[in-house]
Amino acid sequence: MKLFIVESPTKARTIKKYLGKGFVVKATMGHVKDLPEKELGVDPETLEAKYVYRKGKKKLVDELKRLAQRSEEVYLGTDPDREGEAIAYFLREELKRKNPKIKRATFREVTESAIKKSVRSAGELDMNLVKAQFARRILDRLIGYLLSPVLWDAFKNPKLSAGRVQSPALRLLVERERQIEGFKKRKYYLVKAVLRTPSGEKLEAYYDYRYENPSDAKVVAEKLKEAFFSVKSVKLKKEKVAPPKPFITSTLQAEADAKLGLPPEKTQKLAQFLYEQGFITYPRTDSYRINPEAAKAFTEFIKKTYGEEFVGRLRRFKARATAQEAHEAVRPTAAKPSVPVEGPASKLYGLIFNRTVASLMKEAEVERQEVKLEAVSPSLKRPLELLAKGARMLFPGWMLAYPYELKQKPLPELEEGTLLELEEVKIEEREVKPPERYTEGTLVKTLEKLGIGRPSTYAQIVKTLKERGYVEKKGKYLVPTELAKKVVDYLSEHYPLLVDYGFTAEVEKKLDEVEEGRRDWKEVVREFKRKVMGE
DNA sequence: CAGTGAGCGAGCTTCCGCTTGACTT
Repeated sequence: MKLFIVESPTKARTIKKYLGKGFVVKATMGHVKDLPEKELGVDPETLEAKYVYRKGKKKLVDELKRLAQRSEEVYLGTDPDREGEAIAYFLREELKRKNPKIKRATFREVTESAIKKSVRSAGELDMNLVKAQFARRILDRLIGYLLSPVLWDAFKNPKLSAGRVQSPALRLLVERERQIEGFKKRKYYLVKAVLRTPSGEKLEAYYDYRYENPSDAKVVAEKLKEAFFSVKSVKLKKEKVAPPKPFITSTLQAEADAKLGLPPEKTQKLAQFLYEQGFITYPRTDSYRINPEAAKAFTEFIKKTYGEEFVGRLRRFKARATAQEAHEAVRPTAAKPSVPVEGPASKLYGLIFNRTVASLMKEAEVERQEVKLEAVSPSLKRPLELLAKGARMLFPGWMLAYPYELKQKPLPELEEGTLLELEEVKIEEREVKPPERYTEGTLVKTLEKLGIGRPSTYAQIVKTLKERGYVEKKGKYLVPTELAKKVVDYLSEHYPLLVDYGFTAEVEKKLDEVEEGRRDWKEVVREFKRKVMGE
């Protein structure tokens, strides 16, 4: 008997099917050891750390020890990323006395061929990855556990917290709120002419200037009322609109929030359910990759449903520098458009299905239309130029599968020199809008762009900010409290690097060097600790 | 003697990232 260990019980079930009788497949359900919760657990000078069993994991590790002892070989098939390598490391340390024949097996897709290959090519642990995880973990602990008490003292409030992820996230919310508070309402006025073409179609054109004063707009409007209008130029431009990328965790959460009104936490719960039922791939991912065999099945679906001319290609995308790419994109496991499930889970599945299909379809083709009109009148020294913009769908491509609204309507067909009949001159009052508050979805997307947080934690970040009394949700919008503003001001003044939006990216860069064996992990931790704490 | 206040000490609070099910509200 051989023992194969993974993180997710769902993966364990699938892999058991692929590997068959000779294997026992077990799941760790994440990390088994971690720094202790109730104490710092790290010597701030030597960086020696104390790792303890996580809640409930002692029993599990004992079980694994028992199984390891009875096994010919042990395969550590945890995720092929920094955290997964660390989990494998702690497992090896626990199990090696029971069975020294321990190998590291890695795969990026849960397919039979990938799993079998991982067994054949299993090898050594990558200690550089493990060291990078130590650095990440310990730096986060030092920052969080040294700075939070500073806030307790400064604010006489023992529930506050600070951290590498939550503090810049909070700063985003506070800065946006202040932009909104400081926003001065400004109105402006547009002069528009409603015209009729010789064939009787309506056309709206506007004078391209924002008047701050309605009386100025009125002067122009009066002149237009007695003007003659003709088409000066017609510019048509063909434009290709690329299909969207398939979903990763951050974009799924953002899109489900915007389109289905599901906050990230709810989306993750539903996605986890769909994953456990075998309907979708792993829901916590930062990779856009799609297994080529699976892509083929979706392509067949596109051919059958929309026709050959709608078939696009499997595109590859460069992931962000911070991405670990341990899994595929979030996609259906089969090219079936629905699933025997009701309610929001089925809606979410539909969104994932359509997005996956769309990502493999042909570009849409849109015609951008720009018509310039000339208004001539005795009261005008020079002719006035009016503008009309429109868009026309030439070929919908992927937009058939994943609805997308063109913001502009098509213009009537026009030729240079055509005379137009004036129907009405309007003055439209418009307002310059203040920036919009973040929703949970847009915050997640922003954090992901900055490389802050990971797929497994995006949904948790807002929850933490709420628990600390930093954020309240009003409708779908996130509103920082007065306390949050004070805390951000305090941190900005005393610990500017902590709330620097580029800080995590800087850390990641150095962690990459640790992963490549070019830098000592303790050096990295000490350097950042010094820089953050301001020593 | 009961009530009050100062002083002291113990215990609690806190990070990010990986994964579910067992537990309580």
